[in-house]
Amino acid sequence: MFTKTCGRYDVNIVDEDHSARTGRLRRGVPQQMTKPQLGRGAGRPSRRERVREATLAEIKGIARDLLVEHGAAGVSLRAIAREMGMTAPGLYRYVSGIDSLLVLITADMFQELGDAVAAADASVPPEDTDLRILTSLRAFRTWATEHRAEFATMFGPRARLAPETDITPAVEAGRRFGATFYTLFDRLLSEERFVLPDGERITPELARELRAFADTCGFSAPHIPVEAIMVLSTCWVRLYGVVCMEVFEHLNFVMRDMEPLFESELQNMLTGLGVHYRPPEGSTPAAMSTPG
Amino acid sequence: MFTKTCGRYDVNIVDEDHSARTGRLRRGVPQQMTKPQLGRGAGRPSRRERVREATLAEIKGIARDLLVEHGAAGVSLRAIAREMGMTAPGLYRYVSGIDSLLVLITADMFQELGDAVAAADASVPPEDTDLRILTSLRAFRTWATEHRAEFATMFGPRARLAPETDITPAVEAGRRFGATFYTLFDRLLSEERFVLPDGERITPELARELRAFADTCGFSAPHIPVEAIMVLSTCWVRLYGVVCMEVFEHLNFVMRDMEPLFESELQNMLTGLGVHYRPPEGSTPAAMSTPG
DNA sequence: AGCGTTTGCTAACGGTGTTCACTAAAACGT
DNA sequence: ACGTTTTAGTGAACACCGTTAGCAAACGCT
Repeated sequence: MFTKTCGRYDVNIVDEDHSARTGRLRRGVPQQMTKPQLGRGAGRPSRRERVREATLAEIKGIARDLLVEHGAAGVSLRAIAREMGMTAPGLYRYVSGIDSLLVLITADMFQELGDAVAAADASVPPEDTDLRILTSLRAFRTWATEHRAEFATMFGPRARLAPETDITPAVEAGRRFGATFYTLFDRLLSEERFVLPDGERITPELARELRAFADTCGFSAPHIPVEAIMVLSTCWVRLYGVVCMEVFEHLNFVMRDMEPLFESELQNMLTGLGVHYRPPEGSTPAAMSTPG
Repeated sequence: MFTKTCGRYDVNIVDEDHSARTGRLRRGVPQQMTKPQLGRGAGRPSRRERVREATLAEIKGIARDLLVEHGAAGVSLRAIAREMGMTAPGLYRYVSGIDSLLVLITADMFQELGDAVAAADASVPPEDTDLRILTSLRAFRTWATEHRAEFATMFGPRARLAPETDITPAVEAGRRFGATFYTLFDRLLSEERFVLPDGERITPELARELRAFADTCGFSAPHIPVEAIMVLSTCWVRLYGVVCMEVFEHLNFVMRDMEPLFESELQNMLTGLGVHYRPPEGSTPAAMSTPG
């Protein structure tokens, strides 16, 4: 296309696909060769693998730090390398590029978010389904507001990633995270807390999509009716909506504190699900003073 | 202040704050000096101002093209300049940096989205409130799905912008866009289509936030009760949720077509508002065959 | 000890935002 | 018509980015 002469001296005829037309193309797994043949099956993972794992963890850790401190734009291989006392090209022995690194830490963050929600869920009596749901959903929001940058890369548009990037690790992690809620919803379902919506209002297309949704998410215990899946989807959409709106700060020029709106949405939503709403413990004590 | 010696040869001892610690700092309005003193008040805007306006428009136009074609990461001053046949520093005569350019085109896109919705609204009989609302909301989704990159920069996290960037132009445009819906909602309200929710469930905090919301948005005809504002917020959150979920592709590994879910949400939402839902014209003809 | 794998570095290419010093031209004042 | 001021745009430079190729040292196993 462009007959460019990149060499500083003269010719470099065989430059055609020098990996840079847009500057970032043709990224696969470049090095990180065959496979460590000292894995020894189930034996403990051979010193080399261990230190390798450790540096990979360090890379992801620093990437994470940069993300929270300087935002998504601040995560760069060179900055990470600098922080680690090595050079950027060295990182390519561990990661196949910045995009795949972002996918990796996204997966980690999904794991972490899932753990946070699960921990919150486990912190209340297991038989109190209502409280478990309340606590879990609030934990989701809390984690999101306390980890805005992370949430944005997890749930926002994948703006920074090249379109052809393989995002399956993140997707997998997201799926596992979703399961945290499916279990609770399933419990709610088996307790028959709410009446399912009119199934005749569900068009065949919607039913097909909902089935696909349930199947792919491992939420397809065969007894689950499409109506239930629709309720779940609706709830998820609403939760996603409030939290995104808060974290992306699309109302914060007009609404200082988004918690009341969140709580209100929660109340609306849960009431429809036959779950008894309770205001949160510490905050908004004024809510208590409102006479019924 | 900076006695720096940017010379190519030797010293530059006093370089400490050479504007680049992270590489992009200390951005204000660098040039575009005093003001064109040929404005002549109300007279038509002086050739110079006209061509200036034209090139600014060209800049924004090309920025927009790049956004659509190569995603947010593809919008760069150098690429724009290349496309225009000039050099990047020249653009600083028109824009104070890449960030502010992004804000500018965001504002333009809000305007455009608003126009699209307004046009759809105007395409149906003005007295048919139900249809107007249906059409407007569907127009919102349609525009979003047909302009994913734009929608992402408008409604997603402001990941690419430096935190200190002045985003008021975009915010203003967003406000004006919101007004498109307020009018419709106001009409719905005055027709008393739905019963307002129980006001006693609105905590004082929430009421205060809702009031602030209405005030800042110019949606504060004094008669409007907080309950109504809450309903509006809830609806907006739900709409935002579905559309974001679709455009950001967070379910598309599991759900091919998100339209059924959107329509279902629409139906849910509007039913609660006392608006009669009608399935869309062309698509999903199977929905017609479902007996009520 | 020898040998292959793994690791990390240097150099280099091409891309980005941004500033500064400068020229050419347009517009203005007289 | 001429000189002055204001503006548009350029080129060089700096600091940053992702990525590749080639090389040398370290490591681990036999």
